[in-house]
Amino acid sequence: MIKMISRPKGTNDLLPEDIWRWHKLEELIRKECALFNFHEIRTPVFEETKLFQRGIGEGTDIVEKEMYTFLDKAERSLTLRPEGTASVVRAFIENNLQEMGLPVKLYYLGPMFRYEKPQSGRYRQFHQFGVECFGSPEPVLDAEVILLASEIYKKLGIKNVIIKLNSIGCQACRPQYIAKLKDELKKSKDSLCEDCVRRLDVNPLRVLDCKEEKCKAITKSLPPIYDYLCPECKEHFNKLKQILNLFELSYVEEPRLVRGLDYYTKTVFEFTVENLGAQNAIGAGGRYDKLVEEVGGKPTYAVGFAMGIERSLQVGGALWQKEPDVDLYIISIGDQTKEEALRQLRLARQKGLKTELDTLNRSVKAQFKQADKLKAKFCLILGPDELLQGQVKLKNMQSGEELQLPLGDWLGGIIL
RNA sequence: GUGGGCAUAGCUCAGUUGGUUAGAGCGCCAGGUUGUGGCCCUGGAGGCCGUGGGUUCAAAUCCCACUGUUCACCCCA
Repeated sequence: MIKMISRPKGTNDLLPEDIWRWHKLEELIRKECALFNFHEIRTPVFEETKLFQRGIGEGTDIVEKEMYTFLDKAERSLTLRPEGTASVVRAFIENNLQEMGLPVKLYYLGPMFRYEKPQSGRYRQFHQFGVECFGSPEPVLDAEVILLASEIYKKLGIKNVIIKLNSIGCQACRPQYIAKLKDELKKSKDSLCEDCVRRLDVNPLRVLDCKEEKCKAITKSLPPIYDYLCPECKEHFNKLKQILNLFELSYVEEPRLVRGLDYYTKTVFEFTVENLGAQNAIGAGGRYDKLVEEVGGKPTYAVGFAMGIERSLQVGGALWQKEPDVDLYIISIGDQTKEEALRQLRLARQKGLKTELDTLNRSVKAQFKQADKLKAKFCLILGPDELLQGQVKLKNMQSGEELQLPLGDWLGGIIL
């Protein structure tokens, strides 16, 4: 016996018993995107490593320790995409998509890869749905992204989604806040947790959302970033809130919400649920007005969002009902009915009925059992005696009712 | 990367102070009904007890390592 090879750590096989949930979710996403006039884009699952280094930021955890990077045969450094935005931005620039006419509204759906230690709701290959809008500085576009996401969560049946909202300013105002933050935090450096001391240098904003009580106590007294926003950022944030109110979306302002990726400017937001353990964010996004430039394009306003498929399915998919596998199961009794069974099988499928029959030469009883297991709504029964008279039986599996009908005219008995 | 839990049939899990042939429920297959599902009854298949070492007369059981998995931290969707 050859040694069994199992799937790589942190990956999953999506089996038939679950995949229908994915199909349902994907269908729902595509419909909603069409309603909002977003267009699908598919980019490669791997890119030049530089793209992510530049796009996501050298200092981020993703780039520093979570990328699947490899050399191809020509010694090019390539990386399996750890997120979608950088690739879409690259494609936007490379294909001159601004020629579609601004704003350009795109969405993507597919696997992402991060070398992390797996845990609940976190895998090395996971899936994201995301949208990216290019070309408008207006908060109405931020609002549209948030609205699209909320609509999808609602239609997935996910209850109690909390929208957390913040603005982290722009290049004009954020540095001043960070400077202030550093100053204040340094004063009480000794009381901060180990991680926060490190954050002080790497990304001071993150100290704000530390879960340690002692750090919370310190940051509690610090001024919120809102006080430091420039007039433009302030106005943007206030307008966005007005529009969300108009859409009747309830959100929670989170002055401490910051995001891990370097590219965000102004708006940041996060969708969370409670019953998901530590990985409670099912989606997140924000505005990134500088990223297109940083990746090598013309200055272009942009705002986007990404949703974790696995996590969303974990919360939303549990209550969904599966569609039955087949409408009709054809049961044949005795060898002399097998040929006719095949003819009827073909006919039924041509008429659009999901149809199955026994291919293991099993007993009549076993055939019925199989029909039952597949939740067939009807069974077409071909018995030698009836067949001689040109008749078949049609059994309604739910009521148990059985009709005898002419061989050429049983389809009329099917009511789905 | 750091720390804890777990690993026995396809699935969920029992397995006594270490003691002969390792069990149950569910699922799967067949029969009870020479042509009728769900309920019930009977039978059957299916295990190198995660892998490798060690302790012992004897290991699923004790010890170590590795791998996998799971939960949390870091971080993130």
